[in-house]
Amino acid sequence: MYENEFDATMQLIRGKWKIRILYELNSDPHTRFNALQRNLDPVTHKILSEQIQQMINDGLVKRIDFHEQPLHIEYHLTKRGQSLIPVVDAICDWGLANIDTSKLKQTLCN
Amino acid sequence: MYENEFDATMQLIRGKWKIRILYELNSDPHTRFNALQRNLDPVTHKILSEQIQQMINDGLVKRIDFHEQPLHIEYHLTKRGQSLIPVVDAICDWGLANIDTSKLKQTLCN
DNA sequence: CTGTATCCTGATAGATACTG
DNA sequence: CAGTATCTATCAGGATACAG
Repeated sequence: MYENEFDATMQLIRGKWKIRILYELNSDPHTRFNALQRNLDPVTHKILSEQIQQMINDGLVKRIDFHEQPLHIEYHLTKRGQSLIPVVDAICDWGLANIDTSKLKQTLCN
Repeated sequence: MYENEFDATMQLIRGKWKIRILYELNSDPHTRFNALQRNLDPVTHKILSEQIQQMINDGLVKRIDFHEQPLHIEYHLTKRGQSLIPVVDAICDWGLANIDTSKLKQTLCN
């Protein structure tokens, strides 16, 4: 049960790394855990794991196990996850258009 | 200094009530503190005050003092605040389109 | 009507180490 | 390579009371 449509959406993307996870998984539909952690840089193993798990529970991300040794697991967006990309883009675009680029350590999208 | 454009935008709207404040101030450009608190319902006086203050510091909201007794203060969006409305709408639209409406206590936008 | 100070709690994130 | 457990730090949010 959600208070309203704002909170319902925000609960899914409020996590510190979730927007970026959506962006990464959208850019590369065959992302593995290590690659994701490398791209998100200062995120810790445990936190990334938690955020992914929540996104799986929320139906935004799917986990694919290739049953190989060494372990080979990929993550990709579900339809529902993909549907959030316009929101991700809106957030990205606003940042690029309205934040002084000299105040940005990195520019990631577009 | 921001990590990147995602974080830069999210820092401004991550607060629990900020999206709704943006929405309310956009709907009514002459909003007073009490009215805002009433519309956001379970928000406490102190928290609303904090969130508004942050939004003023971030250049999203402007405070207008009418120098009347009893106090008469109105808040409205700055240009910068208005520019965030497309982001607010994207979040609102996604929620309406993707959350089972029976799980929403209220529907606020559109 | 509007704003601030104190105190408290839970959620969130991070450091680190251990497992298959 | 992927995932979990423990412990700790920090912060955001909220209850309450007081002030101009």
